[in-house]
Amino acid sequence: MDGKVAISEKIAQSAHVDCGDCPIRHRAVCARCEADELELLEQIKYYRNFEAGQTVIWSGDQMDFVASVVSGIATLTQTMEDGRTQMVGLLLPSDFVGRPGRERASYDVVATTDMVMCCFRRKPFEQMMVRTPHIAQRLLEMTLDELDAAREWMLVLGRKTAREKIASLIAIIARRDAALSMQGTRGPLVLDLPLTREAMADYLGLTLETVSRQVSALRKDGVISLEGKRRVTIPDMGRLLEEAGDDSDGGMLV
Amino acid sequence: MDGKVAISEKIAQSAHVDCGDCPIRHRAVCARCEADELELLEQIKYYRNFEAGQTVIWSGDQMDFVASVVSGIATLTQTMEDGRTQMVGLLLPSDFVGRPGRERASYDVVATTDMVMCCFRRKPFEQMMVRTPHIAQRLLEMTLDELDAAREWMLVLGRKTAREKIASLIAIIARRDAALSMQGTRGPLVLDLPLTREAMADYLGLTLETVSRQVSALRKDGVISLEGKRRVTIPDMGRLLEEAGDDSDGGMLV
DNA sequence: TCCATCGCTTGATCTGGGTCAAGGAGCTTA
DNA sequence: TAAGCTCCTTGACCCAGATCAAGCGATGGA
Repeated sequence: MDGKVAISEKIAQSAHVDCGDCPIRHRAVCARCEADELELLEQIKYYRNFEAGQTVIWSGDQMDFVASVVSGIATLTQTMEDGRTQMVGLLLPSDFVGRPGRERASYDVVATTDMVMCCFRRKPFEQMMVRTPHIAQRLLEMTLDELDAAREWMLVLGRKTAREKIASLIAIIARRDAALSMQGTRGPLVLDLPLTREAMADYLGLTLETVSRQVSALRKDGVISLEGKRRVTIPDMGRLLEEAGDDSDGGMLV
Repeated sequence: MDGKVAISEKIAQSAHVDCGDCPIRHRAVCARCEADELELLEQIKYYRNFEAGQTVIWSGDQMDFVASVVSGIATLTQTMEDGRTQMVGLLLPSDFVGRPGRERASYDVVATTDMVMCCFRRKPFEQMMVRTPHIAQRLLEMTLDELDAAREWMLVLGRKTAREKIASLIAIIARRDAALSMQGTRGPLVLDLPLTREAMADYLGLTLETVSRQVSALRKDGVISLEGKRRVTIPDMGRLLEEAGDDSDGGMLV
């Protein structure tokens, strides 16, 4: 335990951390790398910290690095000229930012919590990708997963009601939390919403007022209960998934 | 010209066609392959034909092949228990269907026109991918492009009005047609909508009535003109993009 | 030649969620 | 202790798009 604290402190200070000790070692783009490949990555990596609220990259900006999220959460958003915005991705620890071969960022990336990123200058990273197929393999796998997630969201955005949208979002966050924290899949789940009502609205294609109303409605109906504004308890996951309009098979927390 | 006709006839008959003569040779998943790699693919490929309206794969079905669209158009859709459906992808010639490493299909795939697909049994294809990085490289590139397209659609679905959605869809089809047919980027564009009103509605998260109304409205306002129900003329692409709510930079037909 | 079907259009009406507005709870700063 | 944030809630009203309904034109089979 002491070791872990020391490492997260080191990371927070942007001190050099050995890849072998990295918390996202087995899920990030480097997951498949062998010891020798890791060593090469080790040489070109560097850490960067961002504070909650800080913009990591503006859409259209020169993008001369790619990165993995080590800790914290960021959002990927698109904005229209008149200010309407739509979130198109939620970046969690181990997620990858940037696209090999692309000069400029296509989306705004904003830190919603304090964050640490493990960065690589783009050119050296691209060169490495050609030589080490393990990186490209893993990146393909991650990109396919993201594409599936994006398609799931297209259904949510295009066809679900406001109530179903909120239930879907809570269910997805619950599923992810359960996958990480490994609390038993039986019994009530407790989780913290990592997003403001406005960010939830941007994710779901709603207004923040509607988000607030539907969260209240789900609470009144006993589907969830709230402790403060962010901590959610789910007494019955099956009920929540029903409200989300998901197939009943979704009970298993992948 | 004679040669070309012969080839498309051969393909339509599911006769064997040399990869070197394939119409999607330079855009499909095999685009980066060298002659020797092509030869290996040649040995495991087989063609399949589908008629307009035919379902290629049902969501949840065993998926023991992957494939490239050679000609024709298919849709990728998700359906909720109560029948609400959302299109999550439009498959055009050279697009790839299926996911290496995945047993079962995640979406319904339906042919909207007569189609020919170039198929590979999944296992041999996966084995080839490990050995020939050119295939994995190209698939990564294609998947990243699809992810970008999906994110673009999330903005359309979440934040655009019905009128903007219709304009966006027409603009995208126009852009793709222009990229293929290489008609001059100046002057009026003419294109055929490859989708019924209902399919457009499923793509855009609307009802078919709203699609019909908004198409009529754009016609009345002179943004487009119609010849029959499917053939669209765009007198001024800039105007259309304005109606789509896109940034003005979109004038260039990528 | 007629009927049925499919894809589409248009009208009338209804409603879910947007918009506008007021205020509350929990902070930081002074 | 107050003043000023940010984030959130709730109410009143409105409108874009859904729903329900009728009908048209083209195609195709009997």
